[in-house]
Amino acid sequence: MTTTTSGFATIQQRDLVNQIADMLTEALLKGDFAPGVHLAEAQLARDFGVSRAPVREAARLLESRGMLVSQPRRGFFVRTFNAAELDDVYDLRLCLERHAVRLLAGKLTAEMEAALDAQLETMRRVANDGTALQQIEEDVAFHRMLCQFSGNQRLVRVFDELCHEMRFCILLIGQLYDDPAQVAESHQPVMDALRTRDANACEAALDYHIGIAQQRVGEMFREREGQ
Amino acid sequence: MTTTTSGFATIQQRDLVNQIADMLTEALLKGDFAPGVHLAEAQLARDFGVSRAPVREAARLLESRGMLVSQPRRGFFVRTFNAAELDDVYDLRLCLERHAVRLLAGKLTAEMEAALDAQLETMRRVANDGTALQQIEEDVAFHRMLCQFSGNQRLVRVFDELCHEMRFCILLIGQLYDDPAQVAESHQPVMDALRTRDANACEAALDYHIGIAQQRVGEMFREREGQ
DNA sequence: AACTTTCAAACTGTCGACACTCGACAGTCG
DNA sequence: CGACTGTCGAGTGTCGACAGTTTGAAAGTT
Repeated sequence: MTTTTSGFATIQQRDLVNQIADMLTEALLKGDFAPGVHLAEAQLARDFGVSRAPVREAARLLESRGMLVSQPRRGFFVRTFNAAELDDVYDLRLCLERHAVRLLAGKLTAEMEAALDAQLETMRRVANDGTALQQIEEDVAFHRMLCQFSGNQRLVRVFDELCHEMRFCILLIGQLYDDPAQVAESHQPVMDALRTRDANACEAALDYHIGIAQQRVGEMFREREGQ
Repeated sequence: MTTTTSGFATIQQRDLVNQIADMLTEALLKGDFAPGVHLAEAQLARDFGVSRAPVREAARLLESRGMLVSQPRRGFFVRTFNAAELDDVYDLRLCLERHAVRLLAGKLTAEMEAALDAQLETMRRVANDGTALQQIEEDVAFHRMLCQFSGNQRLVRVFDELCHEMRFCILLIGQLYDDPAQVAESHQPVMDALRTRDANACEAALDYHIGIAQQRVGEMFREREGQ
């Protein structure tokens, strides 16, 4: 790595791979690469000013996150989604979060409640003065908390993997939240259900909440696919 | 293995990475490496007679499967399990398979039924004249079919990831099936429930089946941990 | 004897190079 | 005119090497 004379950049002597992975992720989410397009290692290496080794590792990382796919001897390609795959992702997400809220309903503490309330507040705030990306991130953060508080760390890991795909897919579509405030508010019923500690009520509220989201994203995707 | 129109098996220039990954996996499952032990890239490369690059990639692959963990600048280590993590894995597995059988209950075809029955038969056969490893593989194959037939491909992928960990963990413990025939038979109630097409009955049968397995593996693990 | 310092071996992260493979394109033969 | 073959460029798979870091033990100090 060419050390820039401005002492700032040297902090990240740490890990080129993660930096590259982050940059690639950002580029993918920004839509710089069309779905299905081939990513040449040497070209990316030149662009980033590094050798192919770290680029290759970063690409494998994104592959494991489902944002790239690879073919032997042909290299990496930007992941393409079809409507069926998107449905699968949402279906699985529902499966996970249902399980999470059922577990959580039986063990919700005051601290967890406060943290979730605070997150809702944050969502309301960025609904007004945040970017679309921020809104999505805070939305995801709320759902991630549900998983986290369920106590099953393995479940959180799968949720994170799924989120990478959802984010990718959502931003691929373009605008999602035409009324961010309404989206933020739609989480309140889930929170209310949690407070009752009734697992069935929680699951029902979540079903409704995620069902709506899936329907909207699905519609937009199918529209886009039809073109 | 795929076949071409001419009937020949496609010679896939099996790249080194997969071969190494397979060998490493086998070694790990055989218990050649103690949990927590450090795997030096150069040493493995010498053992396999290759350079470090493919070893590194294979190790990253196993890391994504949860069999190794890596620390920056320190390399790869054999994954260690504790009882809590094992519980998480089984809990998540239950979550996935419940969802799968619920979906499957509504769409079970004659072909699927036949395939599942055949798999049960295979399990009974290897219960008599198979190795412990075969018994585990056929057991896993039955549960994998449930996921496959649910129609959610993404769910299958997560199930596969979990299986790598379960297999690893189970073989880490040592003997699991002291009565293989009984284990094979314990799948029958799930199959019977499926035939009724009643989602609740399916879920209940599965809960019972997996609950028993989790309890047994958990007990053995805790015993071993206590040492 | 316990504790710190020094130092060398081992190891990882990264690099540039080379061989082999794949796909495209043009040329050849029926 | 169409199908097959040979060639060429682009790109991946793999390798050996170097630099900086970590580790563990020897050496030195109180």
